[in-house]
Amino acid sequence: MRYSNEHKQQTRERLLSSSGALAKRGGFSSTGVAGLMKAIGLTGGAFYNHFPSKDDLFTEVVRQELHNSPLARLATQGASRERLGRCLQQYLSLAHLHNAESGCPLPPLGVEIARAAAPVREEAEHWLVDLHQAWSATLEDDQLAWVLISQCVGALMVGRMLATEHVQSQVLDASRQFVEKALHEVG
Amino acid sequence: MRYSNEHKQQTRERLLSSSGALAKRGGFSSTGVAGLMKAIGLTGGAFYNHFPSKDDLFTEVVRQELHNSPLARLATQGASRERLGRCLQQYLSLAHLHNAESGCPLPPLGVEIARAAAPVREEAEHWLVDLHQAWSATLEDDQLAWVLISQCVGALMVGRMLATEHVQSQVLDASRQFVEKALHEVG
DNA sequence: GTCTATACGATGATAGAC
DNA sequence: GTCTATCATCGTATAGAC
Repeated sequence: MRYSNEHKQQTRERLLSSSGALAKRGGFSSTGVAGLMKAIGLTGGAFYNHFPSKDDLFTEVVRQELHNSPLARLATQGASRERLGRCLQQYLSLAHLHNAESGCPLPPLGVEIARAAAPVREEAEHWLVDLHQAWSATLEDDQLAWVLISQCVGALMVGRMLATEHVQSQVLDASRQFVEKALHEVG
Repeated sequence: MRYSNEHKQQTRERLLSSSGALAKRGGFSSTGVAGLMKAIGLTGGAFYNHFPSKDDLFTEVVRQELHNSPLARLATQGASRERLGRCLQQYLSLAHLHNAESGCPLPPLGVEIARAAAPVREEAEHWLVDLHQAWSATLEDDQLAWVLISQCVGALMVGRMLATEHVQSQVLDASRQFVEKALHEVG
């Protein structure tokens, strides 16, 4: 074979990573297969050597984005309350708001996940339940864990809909202070 | 003229309302002009008698959806804390989660608003700032108002990404109880 | 494995008949 | 104002050369 299996695997990984970033920035359905391939220096025709369809790519993109999410890393390690707090302060930052392509997949891909077929939503649910379980253990509060997850996703969504950085900062500041207060109150 | 100006205005309003629902259900960019027109019993060619482009329709859809939002009605009338509470309990219901086409435009259209041109985001910002101001007045707490807005949008987004109603209920219940508690604590 | 070429449908938008 | 017909472009996906 002119190309090693290792090369194919690397191409697949580059495609997944690049497509995740492009999807988070401009939307998955809005980005054509040709554009996704061009972003890693290939042409559209080569795509189908790696995925049977664009929908399959979306499934894998969601899987990989969730797996690589900074929030998920908090879940696997039993994180301390302080570690969780530092992570959420970063999450609720202007830097994160302005860089969707390298940030959490939930706000930019959430709607497309919501409208996707059952397997994608099952993947998302499993990941969210794991995350919730980990945060619940840290916070010793089942409900607060869901509230914080919703708060983070919502604040980023609302912030990104706004036109001026001034108001974006208001939203993020309010969320950040609320999260910090909530983390110190319980337990 | 074979058609009255009143008829044209009615057609425009039907198109706006119908397109809003379709966009909230399946996404605006995913729904073609032909589909939007067919939903009100017309063909695609007639669209451009009402809007110069599909992008212009999106701008007007966002405007109308925000204007007609139940949340907005709370803003205009200086609402009591009890009224705000009842509204948010409805907002955070399974009925709302399962009926995006008749619900709040922020969760289903938020990402497309975030990626839209400045005029659309300015419209959204203006509306959100008004909403925030009204809730701040009711709650006597600027930051809590942003926290509650983010909480509602985030909980619905997260809930809609989930696969099973069981977990969806968990998320909504947690948010609902948090909101109720927050409304009674302050002031 | 990647390329070019291509099939085929859907898209946003326009032109002209009614 | 709405229709049908049409254009140009883009979408996903496939076929065959290299």
